[in-house]
Amino acid sequence: MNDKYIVYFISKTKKKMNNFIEGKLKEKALDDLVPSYGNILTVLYDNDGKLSMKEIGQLIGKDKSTITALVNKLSKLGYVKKEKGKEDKRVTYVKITEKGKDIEDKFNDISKEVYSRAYKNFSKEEKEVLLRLLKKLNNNFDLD
Amino acid sequence: MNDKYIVYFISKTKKKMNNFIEGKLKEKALDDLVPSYGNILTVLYDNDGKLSMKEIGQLIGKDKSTITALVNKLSKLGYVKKEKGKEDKRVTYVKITEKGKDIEDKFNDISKEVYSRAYKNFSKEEKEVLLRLLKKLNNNFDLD
DNA sequence: AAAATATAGTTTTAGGTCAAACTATATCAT
DNA sequence: ATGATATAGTTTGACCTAAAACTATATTTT
Repeated sequence: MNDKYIVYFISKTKKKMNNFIEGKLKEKALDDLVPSYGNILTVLYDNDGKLSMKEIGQLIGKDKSTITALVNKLSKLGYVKKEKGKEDKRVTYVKITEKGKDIEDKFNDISKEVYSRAYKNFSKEEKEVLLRLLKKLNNNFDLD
Repeated sequence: MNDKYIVYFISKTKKKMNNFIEGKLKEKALDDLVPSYGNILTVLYDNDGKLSMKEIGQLIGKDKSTITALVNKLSKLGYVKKEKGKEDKRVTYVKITEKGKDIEDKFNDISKEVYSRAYKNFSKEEKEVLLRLLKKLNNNFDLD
C-alpha cells in the first residue's frame, strides 16, 4: 500500500458518500433534492433558518456563483425564499420556508445514517484520530 | 468538533488537493492538462503505456462515458492515441505517444510534491493510521 | 446455427462546479 | 464630498462527470 493512494481514497470516498446520501434522499421521497441542496438546508436549520448567500458559501465551501445556482433551484422548488437586505442592499438573505421546515426531520435522519455508516466499526478513539489526521491533511494544503 | 465534519473534510480536502495539482501543472507549463487527464497518463505510465478504455475506467474509478470524453481530449492534444483491438474488435486500446512520454518526469515530480505536501508533519505511524482508517471509512460505504 | 444475452465503447443530455466579467451598493481615502 | 476601492451577488461560458439510450461485436443458450 503506497503513499500515493491518499488522493485516490479521498476522491473515492467523497464520491461514495455522495452516492449514499443520494440513495437516502430517494428512499425518503426527497428525489427533487440532491446532496448539495441538502447542505444548504442543513446550514439553514443550524442557523435559525436565515443566512446570506455569502455565509452559505463560506459554510458549505462552495463558490458564490454555485450558491446562486443552488439557491435559485431550491427557491424554485419552494424550500427557501430569497429576500433583499434592508440595511445593506447588496446582501441577499435566504430564508427557509414552511415546506423547507417540513423536511428537517428527514434530513436529520439522513445525517445520522451517514455518520453511523461512516463510522461503522470505528472505536471512539479511531474516530478522533481519523478526524484529527484528516484535519491536518486538509490544513497542509493551505500553506502559501 | 463534531462527527458530522467528516463529510465536510473529505469533500474540502479533495478540492484542495485538486487545486494544488492544478497549480503545479500550470507551474510546469502543462496548462493544457488538468488533474483528471493526469490520472490517465499516470495509469498509462504504470502499465507499459497501453490500456483499454475499460481498464482505465476501473483504475481511475470513473464512468466509461467519462473515460471516452477524457481520452478523446487527451488524444486531440496528442498525448495518447486510440487503437482498435485486433482480437476483440469491441475493445479500444489507449497508447501513450512520444509527446505523452516526454512529460512523464514532470508528472512524477508533481506526484512527489503532492504526497510530500499531503504528509507534511506526519510521522510514519500517522501516515499509516490515516491510510488505514481512510480505507476503512471508504469500505464502510460499500456494504450492500 | 439462430436467438438471446453480455460486453466495450460512444453519444446524448443533464447537472454541479467554478472562474471571469459584470452590476449594484457600500466604504475608504484624500 | 468625490473618486477609488471593496464587497455581494448574478451571468456567462466552460469543463468534469455520469446516467441512459444506443451501436457494434462477442459469447452463451437452446
